[in-house]
Amino acid sequence: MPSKPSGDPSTKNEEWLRVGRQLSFALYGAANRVIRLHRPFLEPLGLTYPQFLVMLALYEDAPRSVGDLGLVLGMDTGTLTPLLKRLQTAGLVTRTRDSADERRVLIDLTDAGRALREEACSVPGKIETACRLTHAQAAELRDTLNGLARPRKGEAESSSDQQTEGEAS
Amino acid sequence: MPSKPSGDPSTKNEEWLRVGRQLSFALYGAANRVIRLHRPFLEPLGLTYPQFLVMLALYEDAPRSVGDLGLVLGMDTGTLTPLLKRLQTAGLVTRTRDSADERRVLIDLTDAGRALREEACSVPGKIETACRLTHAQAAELRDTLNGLARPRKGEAESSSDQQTEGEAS
DNA sequence: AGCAATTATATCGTTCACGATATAATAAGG
DNA sequence: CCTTATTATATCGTGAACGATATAATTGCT
Repeated sequence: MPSKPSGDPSTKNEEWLRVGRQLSFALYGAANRVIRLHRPFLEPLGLTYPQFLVMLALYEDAPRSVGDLGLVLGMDTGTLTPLLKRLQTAGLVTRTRDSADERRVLIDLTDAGRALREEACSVPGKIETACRLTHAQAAELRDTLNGLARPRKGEAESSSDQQTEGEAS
Repeated sequence: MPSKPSGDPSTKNEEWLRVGRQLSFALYGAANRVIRLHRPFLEPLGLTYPQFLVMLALYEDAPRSVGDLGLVLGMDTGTLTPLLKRLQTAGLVTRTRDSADERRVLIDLTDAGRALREEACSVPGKIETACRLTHAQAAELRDTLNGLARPRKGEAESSSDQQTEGEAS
């Protein structure tokens, strides 16, 4: 690995400091582009990308609590609560208090939400095609990304022990 | 590659439809986590991650136009103009019309902006450490991501021919 | 039983991603 | 020279990421 200057970009080997050479920036850009790829497919469904993720999570298992959705999708309640309210306003989900524990809000699908299932579930295939990676390449990249920037063991985990945010192979 | 159902998630092999199995979601999650990793380092500098990217781009080459920054960073003017105004308000950059072509706004660094250079440029090294990848792994992943979800040849390119948004090895 | 600690969600404020649209300046063509 | 086309940036509105903070409900301990 090229020698890395300690905070002095004017020395040799500062190439790695260029914006375009950074993994973080590559991630940032790729994420924006991939989300953008979804728009033409999601717009007819009246969904944004994060809303689409919520719907997919509910198609897997509904009802589920706000907290559970947060764990599965890696979103905090500041993001989720307004998002779920918009989905509720759109008539795609219901939000009700769990009678077993009234701190929890349960999110379930409506008939209109279920009606989107087939079309919503056809989107990932279209995106994979648009990404122009082989399935093996996509799977490998996905697994690398899912492991990236995770808290260390012993640090507070953001994922429960069920198959959650970013599944390994 | 496993057979892919055409829009029917209830068939076999729907595993790939789970949110956690999707490359898009892995990208989305990884990008958010990596940006979050930057915060402790950027907050003392009074910068957000997109602002940090702009500063890095200016350390490479300043002054540059809003459009040029947009190309280099993959941001559109709806994102850049308010961001640059905030950096100007913070006293880190100047925004002036190019006398050669008054449609263009030139962005340059102030003394205060230049004063952040060393500290700002030390951040990527810290992030790479926090990502716990070897340099080779990071470089390979970066190059894969930089190539992801790009327009095809012949489609409108979002990058100019200079080394721009997402550099290859 | 009562109180403190913990948990779950909600709200607030700020930043930004982006499509649509508007304005201003320059380039091109007749 | 004048008009049209193109380019560069700005504004607007909406959705969302997230840290800080608040409220309500449950759990645990004495």
